[in-house]
Formats: sequence, C-alpha cells, structure tokens
Amino acid sequence: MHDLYTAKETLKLLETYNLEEVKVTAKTVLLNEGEQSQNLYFIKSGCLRMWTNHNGVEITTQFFFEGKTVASMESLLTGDSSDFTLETLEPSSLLVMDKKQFIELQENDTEFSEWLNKLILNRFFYYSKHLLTYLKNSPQERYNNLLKKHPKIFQRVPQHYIASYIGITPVSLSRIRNRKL
Amino acid sequence: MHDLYTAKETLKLLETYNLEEVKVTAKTVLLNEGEQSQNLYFIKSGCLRMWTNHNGVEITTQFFFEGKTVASMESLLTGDSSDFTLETLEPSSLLVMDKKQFIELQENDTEFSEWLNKLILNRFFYYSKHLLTYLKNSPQERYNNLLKKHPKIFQRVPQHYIASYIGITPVSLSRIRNRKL
DNA sequence: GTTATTTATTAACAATTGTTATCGTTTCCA
DNA sequence: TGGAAACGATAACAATTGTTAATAAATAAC
Repeated sequence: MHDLYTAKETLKLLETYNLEEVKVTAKTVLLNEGEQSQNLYFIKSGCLRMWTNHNGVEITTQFFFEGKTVASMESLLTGDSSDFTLETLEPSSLLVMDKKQFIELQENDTEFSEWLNKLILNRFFYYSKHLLTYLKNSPQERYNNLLKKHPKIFQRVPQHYIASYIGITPVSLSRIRNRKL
Repeated sequence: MHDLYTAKETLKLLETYNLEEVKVTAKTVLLNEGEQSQNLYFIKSGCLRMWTNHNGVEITTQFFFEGKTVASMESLLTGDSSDFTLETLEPSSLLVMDKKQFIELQENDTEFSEWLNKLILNRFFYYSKHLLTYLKNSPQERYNNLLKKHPKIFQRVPQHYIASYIGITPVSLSRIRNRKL
C-alpha cells in the first residue's frame, strides 16, 4: 500500500504522458527563489541542488540525482512563490511536466495523483529524518553519517555546497575533513 | 484545492466517526519509541510532545496543542516501529481513532483520505520550513524566532523540553534567555 | 505540610564553530 | 590555451556552545 515508486516505475509512469525532454548545461537555473514554480522535473541524468538565499549566502537544502523527481512542491501545489532556487550541478537531461498538465493529471488521473501522494509522503519522511540529524547530531557527526551513507556526493558535489547542507561553513567542513582522530 | 483543514473542520469530520474520547493525566505515554503506532489522536484540550531518545537524552521534536491531530505518521502508515515517543505534557482530552478504523477509512472514505493527504502535506510543509531554521539560523536566532512566533509555548512547556526542540542543551538555552543585548 | 523531584540558573573550563583573510590549485570558458 | 573565476586548505582570533557541577527555586507526591 505504501510502497514507494522506484525510479524505474516513476519513469515508466511519466513516459506515458509524452513529456518534453530537455538537456541543460551545469549551473542552469530551473526555478528562481521568489518565483512561482512552473514545472515538475524528472532527472534522467545529471544532478541538481535546491538552495535558498540567506543574507547573501546560498544555503543548499537538498541534492537530487538521476531517477529522482524534483520540484518546489509547495510552490507548485499552492501557487505561492518558491522559497528555493533549483539549479543543475552537472549537465543534465530532464523530463519536464508543466504546471498546467500537472494540475490536470493531479485532478483527473488516479494513478498520477496516487503517485504524487506517495512522493509527498516520501518527502515528508525524508524531511522528518533529516531534521532529526540536526537535533541529535553535531556537525562532525552529520559529516560522518553523510560520508558513510552517501560517499558519492563528495565525488560529484563541490564541498562548499555540502557544507551548507550539513549546516556549517565551508571553512568548518574543511577543518572537519582534515581533523585527525 | 490545497487549503488545509482548520481545527474546527477537522473536529467536525472526526465527530462523524464516533470516536472514543479519553481523558489522561500529564506525562501519559500514548506511544512508546520502538513500538508500532496503534492510534491517531485529536487533541480536544491539553498538549503533547513528541520525543526521541538519543544516548539516554530525550530530544523533543515537536509540540502539539489543542485542535491538532497527532500520530507517528510513518509508523501508522507503514507499520514500522515508531522512532518517537508520544507523551502528554498536561492533563489532556483526546479523541482516539484506532489503526483498524484508520486504515478502513483511509481506503474507503474519500473525505477522510483527502483530509489525511492534506494533513500529510501540511506536515511536509511544516518540516520543510522547520528544517530551514536549522540551516539558516543560529540557536540564538531560533530562540528569538520561537519567542516571537509562539510565545505561549514558554508559558506551557518546561524550558528544557524547548531547548532540545531548538537543538541545544538546557544550559545553553538558559544562557541565551539571560544574555544581555 | 513536609519531603522528593523537577526545573532553571550560574560558573568554570573545554571543545567546536564562525569570521576574516591569505594562498595555492583546479576548473572553466572565451 | 591563457586569464579569470571557483574551490579547498589553513591560520588566527572571536564567539558560541557543550560539559560538568553546584545551588536555588518551584512543583509534585505522599
């Protein structure tokens, strides 16, 4: 009942909607903070980061890799302006669903709305667990956990983006990485 | 479309299901960490906190006051054991929906499943925003924001529970509160 | 009402992180 | 391919938080 869709299942579903596929270079902004989200993206290849401005500093809130569906959900669903900027980190190939089709499918396509509900549920669980790491762990521990669970991130993502994701400055992350135990 | 239910609307909906109402004293544990969630609660009066054990220390993740619906959603929906303990902070009056009825309604009652989807969406938005405060703000700033937005919490909830909610120790919170500006 | 327990404050010190700046190195385009 | 921008490491110092402990005050229990 509450099994989540795999990347393959999601791709299969989305392919039935004949979505446009776009190829973009690294550092392409797909959505600007303060603007209304107009699209839902599925990453066929490449990766993205979601970030938000804080006193002129970019705070990365999440990374998304191939096989994942990405959108500023709150903005897309409510029509409010997005709190986040969505930007590619690598040259990426994306399936794009525009807002009009998104709303249409959400209201009239049972399979799509079920898929969406599970996506939202999945993201809810993700945020819930992620929040816990800020309550339970120190920056050092968050780094250790990230390195253990997602070592590949460090090979694909510049370190200073990871720093803000962990909740610290790039300087502090560099220190942590080079701290002798 | 995506307006969320008010406390009054939720109460009205839940009252159609003839739920049992229970009155419990303060410090009553409704769900233990490690056990499967068996119930969904609606708080008619009183308040609850959700917490998780970390190396013998209780980390409070959320407070719930009258008019709110509470459950360890992940545990209730997936059947996994709960990551959290649910405990009353004050003598409380609660509407209780058991898991069997919950599943039954979720599968067969359109209005209930729509209500639930909005509840999940709402909690997703809440966690998303809450997480941001850990990425953007210092403990001092999180305290300031909480005091500004929810000053009543400090009148109803012991300070050391609030400390872990903010992500710091009780000692540090006391210092912040008494720090001169 | 007296005793326990819980709660909050404060102090002293250690450890961590933030801030600012500098300096190589790498990467990116133009 | 050559210059500019981005990136990561490091240093020095300030500021904050964690840790442990002692104490006082408030609350709950009997």
